[in-house]
Amino acid sequence: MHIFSSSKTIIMSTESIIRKAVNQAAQHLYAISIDEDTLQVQKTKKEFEGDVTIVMFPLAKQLRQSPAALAQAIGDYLQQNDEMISKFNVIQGFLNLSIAQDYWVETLHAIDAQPTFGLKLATENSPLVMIEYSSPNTNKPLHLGHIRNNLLGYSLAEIMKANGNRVVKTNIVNDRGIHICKSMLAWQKYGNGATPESTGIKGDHLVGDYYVKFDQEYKKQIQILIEKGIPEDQAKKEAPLMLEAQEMLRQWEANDPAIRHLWETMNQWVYAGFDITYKALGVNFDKIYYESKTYLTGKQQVEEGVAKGIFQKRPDTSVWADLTADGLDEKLLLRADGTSVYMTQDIGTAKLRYDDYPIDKMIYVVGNEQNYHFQVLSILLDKLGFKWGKDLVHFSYGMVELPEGKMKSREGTVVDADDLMDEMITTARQTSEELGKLDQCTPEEAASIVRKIGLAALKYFILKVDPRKNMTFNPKESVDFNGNTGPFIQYTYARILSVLRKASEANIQTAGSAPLTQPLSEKEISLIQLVNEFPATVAEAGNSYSPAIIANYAYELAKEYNQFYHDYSILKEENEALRAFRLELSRNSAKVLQSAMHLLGIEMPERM
RNA sequence: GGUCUCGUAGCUCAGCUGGAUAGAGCAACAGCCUUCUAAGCUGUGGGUCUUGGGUUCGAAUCCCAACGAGAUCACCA
Repeated sequence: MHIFSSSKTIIMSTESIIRKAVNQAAQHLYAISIDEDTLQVQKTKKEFEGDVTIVMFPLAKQLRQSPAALAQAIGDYLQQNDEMISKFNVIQGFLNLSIAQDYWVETLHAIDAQPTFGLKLATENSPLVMIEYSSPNTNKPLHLGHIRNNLLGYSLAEIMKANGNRVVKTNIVNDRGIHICKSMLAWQKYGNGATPESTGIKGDHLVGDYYVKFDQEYKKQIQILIEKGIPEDQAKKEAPLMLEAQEMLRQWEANDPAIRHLWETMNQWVYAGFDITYKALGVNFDKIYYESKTYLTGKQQVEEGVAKGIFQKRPDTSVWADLTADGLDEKLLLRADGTSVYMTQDIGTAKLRYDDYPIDKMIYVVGNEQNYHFQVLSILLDKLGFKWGKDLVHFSYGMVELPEGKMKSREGTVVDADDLMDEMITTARQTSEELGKLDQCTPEEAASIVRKIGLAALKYFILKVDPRKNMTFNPKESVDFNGNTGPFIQYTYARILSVLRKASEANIQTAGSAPLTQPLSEKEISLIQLVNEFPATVAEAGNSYSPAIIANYAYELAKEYNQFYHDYSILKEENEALRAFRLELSRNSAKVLQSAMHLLGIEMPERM
């Protein structure tokens, strides 16, 4: 139909087209124009006939007419004057409009013509968004909490890209401090020269083992001191291991060659381990910063702040920021001995990043236990003159809890990232074998499929919940491949590809076929509608920083497709035009499913 | 105690810029494979949306209060 065939109209969302039409009707009938807020356009609920619903109550108020009468009048007008509206019905104050089938078919053609449908590509002039995520400590391996962080950060980066931003993914590695010295000291004392090579243990796990060892031995020493009658607080400070660790930190700061060498060696082990974990998870970074290289810059920034009168130096030479005017407390920035704190380092990192990139927006993916920290950081960066400081985004996500409660590394209730991924993949393999899905595959194909499925189950499980909320992860029950899960969506995709493969093998044409002569089913129309909602969904996910919106959309789409697939045959349809239409619909459903899952960092297998 | 989150089915979660009879999945039960992949589809049961007020034509959604859960208020990172 010509009225929607111009590319401009097609790109316009259905909602805005309807808005325009209703506004025109109102102008014609009542000589008024309706503002955005008054005109409520929404998807018609499943149990009513129609595609789009206009809520008449607000309008009725403004025009002092009954909602039903208004709806009837506007409905009549649209049906007569707008080719797009084929039917309407009025129920109470709701005007339900049915949109002509041709509009949906044209919409599908337009979608089909866009390989990157729903994704806004960035240009050289697009805003530059930097996303910091992961941010590990180099004294222990990554765990379930890090997995949520990494998945959210990576997905968020993809979503920002899809909304037309240039994105730099960055990682700030916390590679210095007393906690690192603890691992180093324990390794020195109890390690007997063990290396990842000599033990066959992954580097980050090896170092983590010595961090645990430190804690065990330290506790023993405290116990001994307490038995000697020393109060617990004092015992914690005076235990020989703690004193040695502190001495080691001093030597590190004084650039002691032997300590520095040990530090570098052990950090390299950890990085090699992290690399494996990151690769397995499918996340990566464009630029990595190390706190050992940023904290000195932070000190400089703070000193400059003192010189400018932004910060205050106290008689004991410690430096403070007075935030009482902002409704917060005073915040320490440098200790009296001149050493830096967490905040100092973040300021230094910010400075280095600003030097490296012309950042327009900075997003920190960090857990919600640090809300206060980022509130303060935002104010401090603003005071120091960083233009994005005031508007920095703290993407604050909730904790991952186990059914027994919080994870505690000291109590051994931490779910290790590597172990968890392995388990998911193993389970995926078992399930696939039980279902006989791998019978036709080479071992390499099987390994690839099983890896994609296992990771999808994990990633989707974590990403489908609202990032802000705390979530519960049950290691046993969360490994599910049915229902609202990643593998369900993958399966739908693999199914579609299978149909498309068969179509192509049979040389079935999907292009240039005759126009449809019969009415489409509700299922087919609603599937087009859902596919058509993808761009709006991507935009919404970008605005609200929420991968969960994408995940839930993908699930809805997969479910809708499966219903269609179940009710209608595609390849066996004898009407050529209808068959071509269904293939086109299938192809675009697959395309959008793939794009959506890509935004979540989930790979799709071509068969499973 | 101050500040900030959160409270929806037995469990895990959607819905929240106010709209029609509050939705999924899991678990339970009952159906559907000689037909394009049954990791699928269909159906049944399951709810005082924590409680009490307020705003309104209309509240799970907005406001206030109470109760409950969590986070934070470090010269730890």
